[in-house]
Amino acid sequence: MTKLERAERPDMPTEAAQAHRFGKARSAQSAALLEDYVELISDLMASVGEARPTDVARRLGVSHATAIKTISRLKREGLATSRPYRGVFLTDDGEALAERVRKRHRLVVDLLVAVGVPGDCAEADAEGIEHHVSDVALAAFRDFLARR
Amino acid sequence: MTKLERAERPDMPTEAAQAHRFGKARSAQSAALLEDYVELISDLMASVGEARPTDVARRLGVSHATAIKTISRLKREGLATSRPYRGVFLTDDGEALAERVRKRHRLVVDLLVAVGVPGDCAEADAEGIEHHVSDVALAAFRDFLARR
DNA sequence: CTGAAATTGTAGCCTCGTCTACATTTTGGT
DNA sequence: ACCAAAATGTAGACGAGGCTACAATTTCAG
Repeated sequence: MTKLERAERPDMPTEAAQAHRFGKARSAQSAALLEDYVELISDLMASVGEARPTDVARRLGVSHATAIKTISRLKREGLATSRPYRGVFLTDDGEALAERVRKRHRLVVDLLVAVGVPGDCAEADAEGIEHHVSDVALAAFRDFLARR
Repeated sequence: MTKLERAERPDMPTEAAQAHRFGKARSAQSAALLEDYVELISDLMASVGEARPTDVARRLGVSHATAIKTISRLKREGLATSRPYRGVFLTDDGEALAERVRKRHRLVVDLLVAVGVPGDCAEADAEGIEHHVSDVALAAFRDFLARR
């Protein structure tokens, strides 16, 4: 059973293809956290004029220590800046990412609603789904929504 | 700015609601890995008659050491069994989970295709998306597909 | 039946994301 | 102006998930 496996079930993807997919899903996941932070910070800036670590933490449902640590990572990756005891600010890169993420989120929610998912459920599911929707799929979503 | 924040932007969810959503997305993520393993093991059993750690590792694109460690977790959680140098087997619980996951995967792919996402892209994106689709959304997908 | 190759298992290390506990700084009410 | 409360920051722990390197077992070709 060394080389003939696939013959028995041609509907199973090749090893390489499957490994690649799982790999992509894994890296999407690692980007997901940063995307969530950036989007939230951007929203807070727009709605209350500032983004404080404590607010971010509360919104995300984590301890403030966790939020501060992740914000450090944001800074390390050039998405945000902050000085001790002052709020957090997004860099241009961070703001651009936030905008992309926000648009994608909207689109995902709209699509879910369009296929019949109740609004609040769509909103909740989108939170997890959005990080795994490729640009190609997003374009398809856009077309689909336009066609209705 | 202690209590009036929401007044300025009523379209932002409440702190509690948002925290809850993020929390759900986080736990979905922690379940995702086990789901992937269980589904893959089940597929391998069906297609080649056995699931060996090395095959699992190659399919997932991780080292065999990583696969073995995660398989231990599967055992710890009552989803699989294995004895040294023998393959991995799913418990009834594991098999049931695999079945649910497989069905959900199909449904997600079908829906993506139905809204116009190209087949291979749908397959790839589904790998990440499926873990975040709630039962309510799944039911909506089913209805939507039936209505065509 | 025997030894090399493949598979399986173990050990140790790293990073990330989370927490609690404690220290420091700012803010605000009196 | 001061002190308590709130916010912020730091330290240390833990589990998950990943890796490489090495050890042990099984398989198989000759």
